Amino acid sequence: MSICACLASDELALLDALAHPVTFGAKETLFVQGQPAEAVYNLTGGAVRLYKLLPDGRRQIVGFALPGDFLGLAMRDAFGFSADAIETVTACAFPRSAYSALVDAKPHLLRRLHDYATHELTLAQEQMLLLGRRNAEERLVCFLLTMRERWARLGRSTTTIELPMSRQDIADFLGLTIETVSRTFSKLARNRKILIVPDGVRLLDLEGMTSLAAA
Amino acid sequence: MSICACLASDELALLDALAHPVTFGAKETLFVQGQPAEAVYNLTGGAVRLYKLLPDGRRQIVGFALPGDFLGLAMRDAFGFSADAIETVTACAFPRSAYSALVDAKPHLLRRLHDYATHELTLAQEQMLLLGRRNAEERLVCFLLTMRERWARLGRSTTTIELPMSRQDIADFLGLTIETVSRTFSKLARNRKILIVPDGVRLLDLEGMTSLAAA
DNA sequence: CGTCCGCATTGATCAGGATCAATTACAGAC
DNA sequence: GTCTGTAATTGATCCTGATCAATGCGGACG
Repeated sequence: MSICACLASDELALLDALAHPVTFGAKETLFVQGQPAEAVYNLTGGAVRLYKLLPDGRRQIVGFALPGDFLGLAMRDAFGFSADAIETVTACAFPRSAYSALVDAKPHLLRRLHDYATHELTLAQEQMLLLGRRNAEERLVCFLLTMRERWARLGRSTTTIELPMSRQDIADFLGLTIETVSRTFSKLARNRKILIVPDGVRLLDLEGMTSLAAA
Repeated sequence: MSICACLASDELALLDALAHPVTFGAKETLFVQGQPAEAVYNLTGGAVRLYKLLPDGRRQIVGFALPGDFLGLAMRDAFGFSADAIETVTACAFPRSAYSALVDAKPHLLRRLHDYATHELTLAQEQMLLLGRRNAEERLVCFLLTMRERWARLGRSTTTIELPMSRQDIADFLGLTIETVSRTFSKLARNRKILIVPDGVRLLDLEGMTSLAAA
């Protein structure tokens, strides 16, 4: 789903001219909800959490961005959510105005972007199903299988799943508490579905996990 | 946010040539999840529920479509969710192929569509926050205020909110059970926040509702 | 090497919403 | 008018996941 994959080389050069590489350290903020969006980003390395906050501090993570992901769709003038780096992050930043002009000038880039947006929308609807109707175990299993899928696309291992985010992040993504997430991890490990390893899990029973997720 | 509002009259004529009006009776199916999408729809009358099902029958409604809404974004080849008419529905149907060709030919229509898609994505993320982190009362109040907003855009009353969908539909949208929805309605009515009327509610304390939703 | 600190795990108890069950309201059929 | 079926409300009880609390673990640093 990389945005740039559809461009001819001359257009890529154009894009290159607009882009400037940026780096963020762990826990650094890329942007905050409501802030006018001066730039959009294409992530090249590291992981980012995207989240919304309630006034009383409750947090819902609406997604994790991995290398290749595009940040800045869901905003017209201001960002609809906050984003910060989970680990050291590298990205290409595009000034909003130049980006906007380029999109207007290159319909097939826009088409690509639109396909990306509808893909994101489909994921969001899948997440609504998860948050509204699945129990804790199903949520965690779905999450692990989704991460597996995403890492696989990036050419990473399909058996050992990297989890750069904290338990709290996972909880805030799945609409649970950190304790429930931890207990559910332990339960999956006890049932020989997964093996918990530093910064990730190893999937021991993909079969069983898949049927848990489907149910 | 109507898709067609950006078109010049000659383009509208083109669109008209593609469109054919369709009607669905209450509970009739517009399309089902996974079915290849032969047509996209622009709703002109009535309300539609959009939902995903789990194999065991659990249902999550991912949105309600009202007049002016566009159906068929979140699919490349197949629909990502099912849709059926809540009440008698009228719509313009566009064959998928013709629609696709027109979009390719008219970049500013595509631009419009993309803006619509990002708007939908923003709503979906707001709904994730609701499903993941809000309690039953907050969910219902948010829902009522959102419906108020949407009806207002369509020029309807801002004090008496029409609710064409059933309690079960509301429950499946808010990730609750019908009993909890019913109890929460009763509680809001008891506290003089709303008055329950046939096919809707009257908002008695917009102030109070707004602060409940913000919390 | 020990202390500290943030994160994760585990246990005990609680509560919000689910589930089970009964009743009510109401629209349509006749 | 009564009958019937569906949707909604209300009550009683249960259970999943939240909350409160304690402990464990590992890396950074003096």
